[in-house]
Amino acid sequence: MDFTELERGTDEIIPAEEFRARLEKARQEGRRLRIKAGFDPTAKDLHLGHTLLLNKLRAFQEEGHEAVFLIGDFTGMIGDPTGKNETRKPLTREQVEENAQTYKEQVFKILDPARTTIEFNSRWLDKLGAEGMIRLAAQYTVARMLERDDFAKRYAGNQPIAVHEFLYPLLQGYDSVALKADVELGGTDQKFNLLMGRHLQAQAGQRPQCIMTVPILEGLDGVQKMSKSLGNYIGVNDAPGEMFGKLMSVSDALMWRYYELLSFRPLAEIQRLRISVADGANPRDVKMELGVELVSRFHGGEAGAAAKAAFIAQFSQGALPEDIPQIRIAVPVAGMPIARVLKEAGLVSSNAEGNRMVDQRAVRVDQQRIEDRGIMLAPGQQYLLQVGSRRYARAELVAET
RNA sequence: GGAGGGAUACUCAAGCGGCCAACGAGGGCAGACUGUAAAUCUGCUGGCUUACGCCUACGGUGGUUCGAAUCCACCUCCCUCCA
Repeated sequence: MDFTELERGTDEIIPAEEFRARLEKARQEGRRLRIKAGFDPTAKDLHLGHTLLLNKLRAFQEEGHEAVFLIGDFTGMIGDPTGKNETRKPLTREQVEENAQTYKEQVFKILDPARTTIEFNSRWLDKLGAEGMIRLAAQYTVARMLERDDFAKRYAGNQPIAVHEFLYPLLQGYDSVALKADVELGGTDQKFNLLMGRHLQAQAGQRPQCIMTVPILEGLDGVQKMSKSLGNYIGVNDAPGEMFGKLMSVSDALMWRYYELLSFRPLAEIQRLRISVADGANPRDVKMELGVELVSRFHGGEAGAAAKAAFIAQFSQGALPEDIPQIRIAVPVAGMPIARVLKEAGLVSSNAEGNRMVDQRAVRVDQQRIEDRGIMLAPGQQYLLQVGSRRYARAELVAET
């Protein structure tokens, strides 16, 4: 049996031999394995970082297995404070439902609905109760809990660790027991929790799941993990032009990382691209290829090529973008200062910022650079507004009544 | 429960009675150069005002003072040591 597709791009498989043996056996017996992956119901919009895991789940589905898409609604409603400094707001039942709905819409861009089971961990955790919780907590020690990397760091660095944070790994592990999972997928940062599942399953007399970790995808900055809150993400719902543009803005080094982890191209082909760049090909063109592939994946066949054409037209040839937002602004008959117009148009967040942009020679009206913040725009006309090279709007100024 | 230390803008971090909308670094934004790359250089980085100026901001609430991020009291939260 060939494992290359299933194992491609993974960080670790524990234990590797057992993983293979288990898959082999399932195939011989014609049995589906349950492949579990958990998701936090707080994040509404999926980004490319999430797709690493989803692609992997999809690969298991292709092999005939069952993907269990687990939504951690119970933990979400309590509010997991893990993640250093910010305490998350607890979610209501309604919000969780709503987020789950959004998840479904996006997730099936990748997963096969026919082989996906959606679960909520409140189904069993609600019933656990205080007694069950205590019994669960008895199955692990504080010392071992402190082995977890982020706990260890925070403990050593005098950062607070709330007691309930110790419960999260236990609850996640218990999910595996409740689901009788055969394999659990997660990011490398989840390793501790995934191993907890093995431990608790063994305690419960189950065969421990195999675990597979995928790398954490770096965001656009190339340093921190991709996340919506850091603003360094590419969302699966990003518009084609936006998605393409974001990909073009990543550094050359990061481009190769994205090729490795996000592209479906054979590794040999990626290697050939590397060689061509080393031989003098412009990395920009290679980056465009990646943009075409990913935009097409999420927006359909022609979208990638179209995004590329639009990008070249706008940024290489200086054409105006096609989808400039059109707005109407009511202004006094005497006119409105430029900064205020930019603010009303949503191109800057305050008048002060608008003035700063003018001072920095970043503002253009009808393609003419504005140098003077005292400029007034009169009503009765349409203006093409531009801030920097990316923010555009067409504003129709109408006289206030 | 006791003793001590701490909370400053997106982050880290100075300031320790007026010169503080608050040094510096990182990040971010913009300009030059480019390939919306990297590196580099420059500027900006609370809001309202054409402007003079005004308002809000240094964990919270009160107070002292002509004047407080800076002093005092109480409160909240965090850390360390002891129990």
